[in-house]
Amino acid sequence: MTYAIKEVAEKTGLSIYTLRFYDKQGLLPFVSRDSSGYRAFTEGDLHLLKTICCLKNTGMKIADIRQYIGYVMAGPTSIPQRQALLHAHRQAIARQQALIQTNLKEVDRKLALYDAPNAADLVDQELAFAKAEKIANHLPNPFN
Amino acid sequence: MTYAIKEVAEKTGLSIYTLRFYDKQGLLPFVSRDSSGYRAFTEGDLHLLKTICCLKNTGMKIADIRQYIGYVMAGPTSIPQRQALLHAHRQAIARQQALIQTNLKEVDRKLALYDAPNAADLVDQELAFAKAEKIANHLPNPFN
DNA sequence: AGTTGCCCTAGAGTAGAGTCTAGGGTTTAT
DNA sequence: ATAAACCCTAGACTCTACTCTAGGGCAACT
Repeated sequence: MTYAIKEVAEKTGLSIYTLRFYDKQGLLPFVSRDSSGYRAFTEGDLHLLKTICCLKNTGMKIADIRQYIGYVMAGPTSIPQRQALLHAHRQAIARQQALIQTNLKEVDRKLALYDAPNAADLVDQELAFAKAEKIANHLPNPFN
Repeated sequence: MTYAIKEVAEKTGLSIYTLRFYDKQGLLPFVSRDSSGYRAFTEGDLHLLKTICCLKNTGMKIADIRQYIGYVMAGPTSIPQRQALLHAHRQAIARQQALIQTNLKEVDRKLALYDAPNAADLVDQELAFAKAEKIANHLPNPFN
């Protein structure tokens, strides 16, 4: 009916070390201990843990995740706070996506250059330009 | 005709510390020094630096960026290596985007729950379920 | 000649997120 | 009743990527 830490590690892909670390960081206050002092994860705990992973995977810091979990532990009265926190995070994710999108385009532009049939010529040109610029500014040539 | 480190910092949004750090890490072997030993960034250098930022912004580690820059310094003969490296990175970016996409959906699901008119009821239900699970497994209740 | 505002290096310090070790208890199978 | 395979904590260590400090040089103005 409950899961030991090893099983949870296998289910989530987190290491046992990481799970204990998260607990130490106050991310798992909802995980109870059995009579031997072992962590006993319920299905509900796994759901919350999945939420934690979801926030982590989208770049939320542990301190902020702790805050969110704190709100969850506080019960339904903290719904406005949870909303505010998640909404702000949602925007952070959107910014992150936009940044990656932009930079991915740039990488694709580079790749297109290298994939071009005359890639060697283009790269040669770039290099020649860079060298010329160094010379024009009386700077040592760092290339070659 | 060339830019001092402070100007480059302003242009790129990187701190002066970070620029020097990148240089120390071997990311800026193409930046020459003037007669006083000061870094003198040319336009071409700024382009390369922009590429570095682009790789960094998409999660490439400094060690890998250094490798890429090493290929660039080696001239046109390293085009196949550059292609391979960027292609692999392109795939890493795609995986990253997919992960964020998936987790963003999850966040949106949570937000939808909190935005629902009966949010308090739903959250109450979840909580009741979680508590029941603890009791069913003879575990102490961590909530409240 | 002195102050201001840049620039430099070396190296120490910080922050975040783990990862691992030592020392010790528990449960299960042999 | 002992080994194997788990579990626990405290705390040290690692890695990455900065960030800052100390100590000192150069260039321009006053």
